[in-house]
Parts: sequence; structure tokens; C-alpha cells
Amino acid sequence: MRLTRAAEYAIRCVLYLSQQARGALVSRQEIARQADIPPHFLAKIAQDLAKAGVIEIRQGVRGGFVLNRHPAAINLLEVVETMIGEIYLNDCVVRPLGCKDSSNCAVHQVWLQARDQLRASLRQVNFEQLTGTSCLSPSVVPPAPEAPEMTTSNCSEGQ
Amino acid sequence: MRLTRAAEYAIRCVLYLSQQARGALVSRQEIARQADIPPHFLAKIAQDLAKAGVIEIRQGVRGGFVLNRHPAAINLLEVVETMIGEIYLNDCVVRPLGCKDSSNCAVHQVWLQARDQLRASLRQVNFEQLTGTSCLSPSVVPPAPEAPEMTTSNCSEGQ
DNA sequence: GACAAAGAGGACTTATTTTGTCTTAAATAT
DNA sequence: ATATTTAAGACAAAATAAGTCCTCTTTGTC
Repeated sequence: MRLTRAAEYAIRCVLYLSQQARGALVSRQEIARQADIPPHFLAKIAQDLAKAGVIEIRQGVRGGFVLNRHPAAINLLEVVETMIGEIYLNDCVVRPLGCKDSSNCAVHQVWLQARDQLRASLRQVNFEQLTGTSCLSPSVVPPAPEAPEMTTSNCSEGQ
Repeated sequence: MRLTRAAEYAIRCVLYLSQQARGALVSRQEIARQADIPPHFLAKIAQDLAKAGVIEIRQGVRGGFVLNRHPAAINLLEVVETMIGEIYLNDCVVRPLGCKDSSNCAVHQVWLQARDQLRASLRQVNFEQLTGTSCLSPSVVPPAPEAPEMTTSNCSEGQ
């Protein structure tokens, strides 16, 4: 019942890109370092994000990732579902054939509605909104101010 | 991001008991058979449900499980969280220490709200409401009418 | 054109969680 | 007493998630 790391990392990656100058190209290494994502894992995640049209990948010597759209045009649900597929909370929802008559099954209905509600919530939030005050905000993460307690603590993480 | 089988089974178990006469004692074997739950797995699940005060377990020759409260007094959230612990959708929510200032982190807030919404939805539903028309309803599951297509198809399952 | 830097793509490994089984012990009705 | 039924917990298998590695391709620079 938890978000996967891959989805977490994807959020952080897009968030970091959203905080850069519009159209800025950022290397994988930089993002990996700043957002605390295993570099090779980030490579995979980026590929998925690129397929979904969220970012553009530039190969070659001065390669890296660029945000493909304005942060306001990317919502949280899209990034999450790019990584984990369409959200569904139990099998009954995704395989209605298991129910003889899903539309009449009360249990089914509850989960279906909960899922829709969750998806709607995430869809409402875009990355422009998130850039304001996130734990990855420019004022918080960069090189390292004076390391008050924890060194690489980002939000949407915790450990 | 999915409900575990254990939680699914717990829902089916409580649902089945809710559909019996008030205070009826049902053997583990019967529940396992009717609700299509691996018998030994059901034993563990029942223990958790008993600890949570949802059911009572009677040992010995004519042993089995009894619903401890009226179905209207048991909500879906309680059964689910008995099995999987308190719902949280990402680590940031449960470990706010990972954020330097969680209350200001926009990402954190979104997930927190989504979680609360989900929990509220599940809390609103009790098992009296669910007994009406579920795929485990008495008219659907019992011995086996004439087996139209699928033999053991319950709701809140699918495969 | 050759070289070096950076990402693509996929195979592979490890870790973690979930699911399920089995075995021995305890309770209880008859 | 005995047979039945669950308790409790160790153990095994399977599934999923997380992470790493290796080879290939792309592209800027000299």
C-alpha cells in the first residue's frame, strides 16, 4: 500500500528539474547527487519519464535531461502512474471479471471510489505548485549550508 | 500500492461472518472453503482479527470463529489496518523527520492529505452496509447453485 | 576521423515483502 | 481418554522491488 522508490525518485527528479531555469539541461549525475537517487536507477526512471513525454533526454558529451513541458503542465498523478502503472488498490477493481456482477458488489464499489478519489487528488497537484516549498527547494538542498543534522534529507523520502 | 492478500482475506472473513446469524460460530474450515482462503493462512489472519477485538476464537472440538460485535460496528478501515498496519502512502508521511520542515513541504502535504482522505473513505463503510450486495452474498456463494462459469469467484478478489 | 563523455538498454543480483505450509502444543466437547 | 479444532511460531516458496553492471550508441571537441 506504499509508493515504490522508483515513483518517489521520479517525483524528486521532476521536482528538481522544475526548480531549474526553464529549459535547463541537467546531467544525470547532478540530479542523482542533488536528489539522492542511485545514478543507474535514475537512468531507468528517466527513460520511463521520457517515454511519457515528461522529460527529454539528450545523449552525448553534454548530455542530460530537460523538462519537456512547463511544470504547471505536469501533475503528480502522471509522474506516479508513469512509474507504477495506473493506480488500483485491489484486484477486484482491475479485474471486475472476478466478480459475477461488479456493479452490484458493495465491496467493489468502495474500493473503486477510493481509488478514483486518490487519483483525483494526485491529478490536481502540478509541479509548479510543488516547487514553492518542497524539501528539495533550492534554499534547502544545494551543496550543503552547514549541515545542521542530516545531510541528504529530502522530502518525499524519510530514510 | 495494492492491498495485500492478507487484508483481502480478512475482509472476506469478516464479511462472511457478518452474513451469518448474529453470534453464529463458524469453523475455520467452513470460512476457508466458502470465502476461498487458504486454511492455514486464515488461522493467522483470525488471530490478528481476534487481537483487534473484531472476532472471538473458540478452541476445541466445536471450535471456530464468532463475530464479536455487530457488523455495523466494524468498519472497513479497521479490518484493513488490523492486517497491514496504519495506512500510509509514502515514507515522507510516516517519517516526517526526514523532512527538515514537513509542515512546509508541499509534496509531503499532498500525500498526507491523500492518505487521510483514503482512510476516511474506508472508515465510513461498515460491514452491515457491505452485507447487502457483495459478491460473497448468501445468494451468490453457498454450496454452488449450478456453477454458471467460475466456481469460486468472490468479490474483493479477481484472481 | 578519433576520442572522450554521457546516456540507452537490458541482463543480472540482491533485498525485502508477501504468501503459504508444516509441525508441535493446547483447548474442549463427548 | 480421545478425537477434533485452533494456537503459535518456525520455515519455505514466490513475488516484487531495488539496485548494479556491462556493452552499445550518441554526440561534442580537437
